[in-house]
Amino acid sequence: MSGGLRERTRSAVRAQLAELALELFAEHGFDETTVEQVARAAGVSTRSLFRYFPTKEDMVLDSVDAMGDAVAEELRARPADEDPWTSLHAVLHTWATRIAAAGERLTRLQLIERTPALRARSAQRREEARLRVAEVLRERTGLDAFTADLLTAAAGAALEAAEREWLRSGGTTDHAALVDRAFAALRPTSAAAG
Amino acid sequence: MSGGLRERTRSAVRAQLAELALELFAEHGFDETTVEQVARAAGVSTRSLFRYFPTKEDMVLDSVDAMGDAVAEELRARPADEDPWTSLHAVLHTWATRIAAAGERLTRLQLIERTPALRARSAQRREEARLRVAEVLRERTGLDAFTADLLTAAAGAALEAAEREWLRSGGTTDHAALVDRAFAALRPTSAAAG
DNA sequence: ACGGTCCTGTCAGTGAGTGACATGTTGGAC
DNA sequence: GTCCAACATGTCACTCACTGACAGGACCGT
Repeated sequence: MSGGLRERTRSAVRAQLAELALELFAEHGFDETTVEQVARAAGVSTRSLFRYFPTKEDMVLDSVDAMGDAVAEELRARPADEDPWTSLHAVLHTWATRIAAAGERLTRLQLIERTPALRARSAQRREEARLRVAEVLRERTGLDAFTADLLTAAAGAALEAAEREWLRSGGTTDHAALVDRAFAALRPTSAAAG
Repeated sequence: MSGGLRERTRSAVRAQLAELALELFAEHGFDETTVEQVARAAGVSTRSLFRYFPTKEDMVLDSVDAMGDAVAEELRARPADEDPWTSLHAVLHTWATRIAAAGERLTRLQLIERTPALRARSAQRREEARLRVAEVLRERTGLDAFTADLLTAAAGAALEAAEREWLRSGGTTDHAALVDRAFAALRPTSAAAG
């Protein structure tokens, strides 16, 4: 898939480091675990750890912003004449379905939820992702900046509300169904086209 | 209004420190200005500065989360039979009107916008405020947790989209009118009551 | 005038993150 | 298989945000 061997090794190592870090953080708490402890446990220097992750938070949040690009790509592939809200709903619905399958996600989301620093960084990443999505939406539909911004922000709110409800249930409810409910409730009126 | 002399002095000093910090940050950039530089400029030790503000970011964001409690209070005062979206709209509309008057707000918002660390912290504060508002909404209307959460998140998205558009215009447009447009576009359908 | 409280500065320390340099390791062209 | 340039890693020294402990001084209320 992606080019050289070195690059593949690198991302494999990165994934292992992230997994180890997540375990330690989940067990002892994010703030209570120092980067040095993670480094020792992984058998590398802290300096090396910081060559894989720009910040301590990113050891947990790597996967979160992969979403951004994926969503933007899939949005680009939606039929050109579909209304924006339906497009956003469709893309986030399939995304919710897909990630509900990944088991470790619950641990990660719970850790993020109870750690202010992680919540802050996570929100920041999502905001950046949202801007990229808004840009795609604008290209695809010719909406003005305000409306594209508003719709993506509302879609983000719907997704996050669904996610929080899912967390409240301990991961037992149907994530995608919650996304559907949220999107149905917020569907913009025709005023949005103005 | 608030009790002792000491307390009043303290908050006056705090306000002055915040103002000075904002000036320095606006001129030289947030990340490029060290806490020690702010302290020197103010003629205090860094230790004292940190006794007034828990973090460097809070020197800028103090005012932001005063909003949370204000909004919660005003929401509590809305007529009991009003529909939730209208209540949220009304409260945030008046709030937008009020703050548009405060001049320094533009500088502050621009600084926040171009500084990732401030955006992150700001989002975190708003999220905490939103949770308090959602709780009030739930008490007042008997909505389930999911719906209250969704509505406040959507209201937050509307407010923020309006704010960003206002910033894009350099503060020249009517902030409250933008809030109106955003709230009108997102007004939930009756499905939200389910 | 005075006693206790509050404010402040100083000092020492932790922990995240960065730049520079030197030493290995190795993928891949030949 | 050889060899080199690119890459990964470790070490060292540093900056900066932030914190706890302690001590001296200012000042409100009596």
